[in-house]
Amino acid sequence: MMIQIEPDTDIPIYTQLTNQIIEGIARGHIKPGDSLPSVRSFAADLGVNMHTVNKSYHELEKKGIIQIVPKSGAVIIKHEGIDDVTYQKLKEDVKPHIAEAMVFGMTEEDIQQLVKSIIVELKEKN
Amino acid sequence: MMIQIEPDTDIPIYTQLTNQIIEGIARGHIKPGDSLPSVRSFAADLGVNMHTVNKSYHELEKKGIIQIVPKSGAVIIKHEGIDDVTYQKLKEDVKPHIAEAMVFGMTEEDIQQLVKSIIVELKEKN
DNA sequence: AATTTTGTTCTAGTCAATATAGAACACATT
DNA sequence: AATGTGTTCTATATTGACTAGAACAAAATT
Repeated sequence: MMIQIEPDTDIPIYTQLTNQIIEGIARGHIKPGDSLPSVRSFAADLGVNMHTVNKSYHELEKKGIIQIVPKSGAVIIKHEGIDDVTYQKLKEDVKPHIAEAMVFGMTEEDIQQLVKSIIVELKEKN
Repeated sequence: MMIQIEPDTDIPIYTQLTNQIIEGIARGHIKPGDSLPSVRSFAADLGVNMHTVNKSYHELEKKGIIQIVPKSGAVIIKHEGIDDVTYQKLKEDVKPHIAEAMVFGMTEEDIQQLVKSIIVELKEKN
């Protein structure tokens, strides 16, 4: 797990961590069934507070991406398909960015290619 | 301009306002050259503070979407194409959501169609 | 069996962000 | 002249973010 935390961003540390763990799963670096490091060891590695990592784990659990087993660890959940609630939330999150792209004159094809480039980037093996 | 502010969300009011103005432009309800209401009158309409609207306007100006002319008003800028900096920032903003979609088992086609449905929704005339 | 590690929970503190409020200013518009 | 405009300033209350230390019970390890 190569995690890069940038302390001087307006993005909270726990959000950065959450996003990079999600990316790690999407990239295939972490697979369903795998366990995340303990909050203490991970916090020590990253040079952040234990509670910050804990908050990230609970955010991932709330999203339904990991399952926290008390006194044991955080395990990546395997997903067959996306449920409707998650889908709608995802849609609401993406919508503002699509709208902004359209304001800047991007066409449907432009936006679709932007999305494709992101997917390709995430599918790359590194 | 039909603006719906939800005070009991974790999304800041000024962000809600910013996003809905952007959506309004994407939908064609507001066009380049049009002026936004004054911060005072808009604040009164929405039932929020003047400074909150002011913050939203400055966020839109920072994004390069409007131009604030002191003592005059806020005018929607016309965009021919998107510049590289904005494009990259947009890409970084969208990436986490795409990654999350992939974690939930959505395929490239699934994601492409999600994007298409958002675009269609924004292009609808209402 | 004893020790270590685990996630959890609690209090505590600092700093920044959010939102509201009121006032005053200089400049345009009416 | 009066009004409306964006700007700027101080002020306050609330919440979020982050760090810190301590303690607990249960699991894993030795």
